[in-house]
Amino acid sequence: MEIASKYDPSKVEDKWYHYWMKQGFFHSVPDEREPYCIVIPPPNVTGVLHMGHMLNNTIQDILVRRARMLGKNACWVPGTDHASIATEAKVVVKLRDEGIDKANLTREQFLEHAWQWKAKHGGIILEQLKKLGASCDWERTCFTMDEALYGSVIDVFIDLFQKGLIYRGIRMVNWDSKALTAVSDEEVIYKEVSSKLFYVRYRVEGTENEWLTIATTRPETILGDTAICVHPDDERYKNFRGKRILVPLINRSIPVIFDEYVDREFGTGALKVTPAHDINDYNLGLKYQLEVVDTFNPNGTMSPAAQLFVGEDRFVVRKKITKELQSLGHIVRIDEYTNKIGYSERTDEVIEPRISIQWFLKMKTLAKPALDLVENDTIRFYPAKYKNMYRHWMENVTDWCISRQLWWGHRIPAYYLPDGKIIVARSKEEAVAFANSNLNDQNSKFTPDDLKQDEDVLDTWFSSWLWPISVFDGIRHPGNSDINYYYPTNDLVTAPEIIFFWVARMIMAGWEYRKAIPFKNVYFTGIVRDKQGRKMSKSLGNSPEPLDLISQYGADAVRVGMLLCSPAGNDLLYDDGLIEQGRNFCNKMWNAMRLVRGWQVSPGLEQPEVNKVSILWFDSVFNAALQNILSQYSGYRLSEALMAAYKLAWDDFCSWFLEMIKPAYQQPIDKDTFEGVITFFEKLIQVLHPFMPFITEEIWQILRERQEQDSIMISRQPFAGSFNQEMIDKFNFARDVIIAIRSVRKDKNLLQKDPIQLVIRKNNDEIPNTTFDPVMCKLCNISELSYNSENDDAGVSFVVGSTEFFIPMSSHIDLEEELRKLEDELNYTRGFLDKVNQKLSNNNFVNNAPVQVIEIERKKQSDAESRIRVLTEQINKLKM
RNA sequence: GGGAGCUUAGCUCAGUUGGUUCAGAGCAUCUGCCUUACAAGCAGAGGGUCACAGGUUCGAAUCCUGUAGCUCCCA
Repeated sequence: MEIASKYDPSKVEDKWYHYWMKQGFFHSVPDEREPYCIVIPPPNVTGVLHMGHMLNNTIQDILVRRARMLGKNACWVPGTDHASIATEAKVVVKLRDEGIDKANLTREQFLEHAWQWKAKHGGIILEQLKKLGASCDWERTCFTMDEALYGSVIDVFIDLFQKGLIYRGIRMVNWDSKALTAVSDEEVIYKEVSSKLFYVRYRVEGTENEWLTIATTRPETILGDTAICVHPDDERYKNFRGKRILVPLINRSIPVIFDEYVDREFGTGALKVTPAHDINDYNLGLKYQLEVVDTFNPNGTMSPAAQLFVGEDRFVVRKKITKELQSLGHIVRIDEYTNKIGYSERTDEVIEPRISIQWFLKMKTLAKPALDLVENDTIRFYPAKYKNMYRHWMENVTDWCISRQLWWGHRIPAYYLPDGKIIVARSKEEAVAFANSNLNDQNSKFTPDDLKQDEDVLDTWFSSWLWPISVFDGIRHPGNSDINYYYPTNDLVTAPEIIFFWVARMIMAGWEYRKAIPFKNVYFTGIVRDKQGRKMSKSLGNSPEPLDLISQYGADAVRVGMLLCSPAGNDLLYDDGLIEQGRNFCNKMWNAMRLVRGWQVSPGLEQPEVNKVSILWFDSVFNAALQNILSQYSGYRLSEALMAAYKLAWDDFCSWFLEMIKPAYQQPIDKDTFEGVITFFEKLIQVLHPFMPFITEEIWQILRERQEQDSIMISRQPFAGSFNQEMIDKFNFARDVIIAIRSVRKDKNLLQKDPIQLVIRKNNDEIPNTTFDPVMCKLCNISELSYNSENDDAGVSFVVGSTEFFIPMSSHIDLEEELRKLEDELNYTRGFLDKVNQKLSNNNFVNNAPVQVIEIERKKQSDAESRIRVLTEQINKLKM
């Protein structure tokens, strides 16, 4: 069978993915084995795969596949979250395109459309993950609004309410006037923008020409001003005590108040106070019992309370009001000014601080244990630096605003009696029953029509924070076998951006509802950026289409490429070159397989010495590398584990080992060597399998006859045996010699096919080591290797360590150049020896340094001395 | 404004408790090769004042102090 010299992933990937699915290899049920579990960070149901998902899910798949190959019962639970704001926005747009206005729909009608949308588009991202090779247990796919998960959220709300942790409060919230909902502090993104600072003068009440000038970036909020505040120690405003000021345009009379909150350096040192539209002003308002005039409607237009410009957008009004103020002589001056403004993460609308009634969850008591669990390393963060960030947030945590003014999501299970009293219950029926049970007058029983359910839904994170529990239905059925077996899960792989949104809250929920951590390790991935370091985003258009990359290079190549350059927690600067490197590596493995597969085994052939020693060496080098890879894994340094495997495969296995045992062209190979090579190759691709699942399966299936239900993905990872360091050291020396000989061949234009002689001139204090002589002979095409200290023929000599080598040669010799090279080396070695001697003659060093360190210096000294001896002899010989 | 982190080769990054010829890896670059597995390859080579300035030490990329620059988080 002819095998193509270029690996073609398109012929391989779908084939094996279907095979794995058909065999049910991804599915997990509890059994007596040790569990290994990851729950996927549920992607947004509206989402499509982007580069961040690729990285994140590649990492999860590596961890899961490896655990599976270590004999654990591996379970990776996939799913999506309902993403209230994003999904609702999508559905609204879709309806608008169809000529339907959300305002004309009932809640039920709207939700029907939303579910239809979800059914049609909601599973795209999970299908895309399959292309990447993700070995999720698809039979366990969850959605945050599935019955079990929905019920869990409601149960938890009720429970926390009954515990007194959930309350309703009037607060200044971050209002998204496009989505018409409050968003949490974490969903506000502050951006620096250039704006203007307006200096506006207000007339003092009862005067004709006495003014007080304030500075503001938001003149449109002037209509909501209910005080002017100055610093009590500010000399400039001393005589304003007790005076009242008139708000321009509307002539509302407001007091001058004195508070140390004011920054005297900013603007004029006088601050206009608008309690309805600024959190700090709101607090001042509370302190001085100021009137609250809310001049904005929920959609960001001016409300009747503003008196002027009613119904017009606040940013349009900013311009109009400025003009009007100007024409009436209120504008003193306008400065250019840079400030930070909050934008909604979801809609990119400018966030408006707004007074409203919302539901809150008290965080203090929940946060305390969650902080401790990370502080004392019960849960470990990789990289650990995120512990600092976590601590800082947890120690300054504020209550969580959990209500959202939307329809798509978990509707708050709170019911209002006609008198406004609140009953929290699983259903309206329960609420009615509860209301009636508390009645004194049994004749005035409530009917369901008397109760109105809260219109709001819960923040999406209020369902995600239960995810590791609710995917196993562990809230509603805390004793079920799945939750008992899989929880706590092992590893969580996520982005540092959602450490507070999600990670912290899952820890809180886990402790509250299971008295157990939700996961043992958290691996924070970096952000995928473009070459210029910009975050990849749709609006910038700087992100490649992940599925195109997969079809162009293959999933294995993409996985390897992305991982090679992404140490945990570090951002990854995406570059096609990385993916190419991955592809080239796949091709290298492919061709190694082609080479090995092409060999004919000759049963009667005796195993040559060179092969015997090569196999011994590779066995050692493999085990040493495997131990290194293990330790990289245990520190979650996955890219380093991959790099170690990459070098083992490419350098040690392909470049050295295969060349060492490779039979001459069209010659057969002996049976023992062949068996050894196949065994090594198998182990090697098993180590590589978690990183590149498809090609390793293909190669594994080709290397040997396999049974019908065999697969590399359910095979066992090789065991890291002991290794012989001496063997490795000896080879490293031989390798240096080989490299030196290749260098000489290149310098002297000696072709590989022309045999050479090699003479080893013994170094006095070193016993010659002949272990790898056969390897040297084979790889350097040495026809005769001899030990002769007295050789005086013409030729080229070189020194490795403190052993001198000599290649007899009649032509190609440039004496001058040889001398110069040797003298350069001699000078370097002398300088080196000087430094060592200096150290050793320093009494402080000899008395203080540990014995081993001194030993090492002595060894350096004697090595350098013998090397100098050898070099000097050579130079003298050449000069004769 | 408060907090955290970073600065090592052209790029992206390792470098554990201060001590091995410790200054490393991958990529990129340069040179020579289409040598019968692989040009998506092979063989070889060059490249760094470890941000800067002090200090501790027999010894500092590593510990301490300061300076500069960058990044992130929070307000």
